[in-house]
Amino acid sequence: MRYLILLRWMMKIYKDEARRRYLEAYSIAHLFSFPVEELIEVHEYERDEWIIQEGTRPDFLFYVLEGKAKIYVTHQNGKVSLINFINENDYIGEMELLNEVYYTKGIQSSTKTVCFALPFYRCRTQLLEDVTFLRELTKFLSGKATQMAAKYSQSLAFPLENRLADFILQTADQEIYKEKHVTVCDFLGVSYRHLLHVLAQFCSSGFLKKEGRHYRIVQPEPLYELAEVLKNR
Amino acid sequence: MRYLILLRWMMKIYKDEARRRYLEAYSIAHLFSFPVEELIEVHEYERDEWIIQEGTRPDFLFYVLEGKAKIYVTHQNGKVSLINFINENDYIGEMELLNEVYYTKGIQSSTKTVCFALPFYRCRTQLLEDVTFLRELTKFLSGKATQMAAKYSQSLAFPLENRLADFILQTADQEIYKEKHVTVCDFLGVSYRHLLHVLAQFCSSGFLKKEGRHYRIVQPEPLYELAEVLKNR
DNA sequence: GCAATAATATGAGATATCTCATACTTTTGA
DNA sequence: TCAAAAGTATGAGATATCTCATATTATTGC
Repeated sequence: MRYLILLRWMMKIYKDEARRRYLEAYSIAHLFSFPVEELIEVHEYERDEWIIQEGTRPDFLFYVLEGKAKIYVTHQNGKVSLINFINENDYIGEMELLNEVYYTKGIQSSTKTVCFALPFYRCRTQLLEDVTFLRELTKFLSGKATQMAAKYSQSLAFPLENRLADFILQTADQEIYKEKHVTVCDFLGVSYRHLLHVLAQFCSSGFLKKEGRHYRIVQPEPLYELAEVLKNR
Repeated sequence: MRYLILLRWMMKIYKDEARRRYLEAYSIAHLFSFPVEELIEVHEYERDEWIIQEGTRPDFLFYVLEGKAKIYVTHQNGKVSLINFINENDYIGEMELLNEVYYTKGIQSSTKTVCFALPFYRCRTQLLEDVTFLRELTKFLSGKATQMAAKYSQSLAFPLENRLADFILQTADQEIYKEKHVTVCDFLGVSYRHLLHVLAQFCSSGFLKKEGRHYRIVQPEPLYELAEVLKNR
């Protein structure tokens, strides 16, 4: 069981040239049919900083330019679930834009993260009337809903062995798998103990080889087979 | 493990007066900013009929007027997951409208079901440019994504005991719980054997009383407590 | 109305996963 | 630089859940 610790406020807002540089480098004009540039703030969050605190409504719609983040929810029994990862070109805060009543999940950056931030109070109405924006957001949300439905049904239908094989193949850098165990536990929803147990199994089956704190993928084929059964068709 | 059986084609399309009657009774003009009435077909599906067959792209966007349905997906290991229930005022086929590539889930009516059906080939482009429609759909999808995320994280964080208590309270008719066990297994993602085991526990704890094929809720309070821990804050 | 099918029911043994205790190592903050 | 915190590691026992076998009862199609 893990507890989420709140860090102090370190977010930076880029001004002037720094801001201008980002607006030029990442034009998102094509995502809107009205001029948003003047409303945009550019925010930078450090690694492990909370972009949104769980249970606290954000004041901005974010669009991630650089970096990665994680969506967390804390359950009443103290268990923490890592619901999903957020990557470049993802939205943050869209749920709160759309829904008056919504339990806000915590969002924590896992690398330095730079986002465009659109203040709700200045453009909520306009956003909700903007075809281009809504069409983009609709696609984004349909992807999320599909992804969550897949994760849900897979988590119930398959043991960790299969889901972990898939996760290893998806996150490995070349032949090296080196995700933090504690993060993976929260994401796959299993105990630390059990995760290590299945990793040890993979090693003794010769699929992986432990090298210090990393794992080398020695035999990808059996891992692919284990992961393959998750896919539909 | 259950297998989905395909039934023969029994769908009815309402014409003339029958059609007109539905168009009048259920105006959905407010969901679109262009005139859709002339494009609308009114479809009726019998109980247990497949509205969409798994793996087969539909030709319509549906909007459910009367009835209920279930979304199923079949995994490679033969397990079947009941991903969600569909109710009145829900959309069907919106994933296929938005995404060129998408694995279509099976949708089966669980009661007689009447829907409006908008043929993709006649209005896809218009729909994707319609603010009113997109805003509605965005809210619908954000709700779905949130709901699936909640189900996912709950399924990993809590044993059946808690999730079943919640399900019983949500589906009970007055004090009587009478869902089909086989459906509930698919929905909560547990084996038939285990479901009966936990139900028997509830009975021996005096929360439920078995009456023939139904269960009477004798003590709602402890069930509420079990269900309560699923909720955030 | 009957045969086939689906749903309910229960036992027994297997296994996937969790909890707790404890120890060691690495990273981090002041 | 050093103490605290976070991450890694492993054992042992508990429990949540699954599989399989088998029997009974209800529903359905023809």
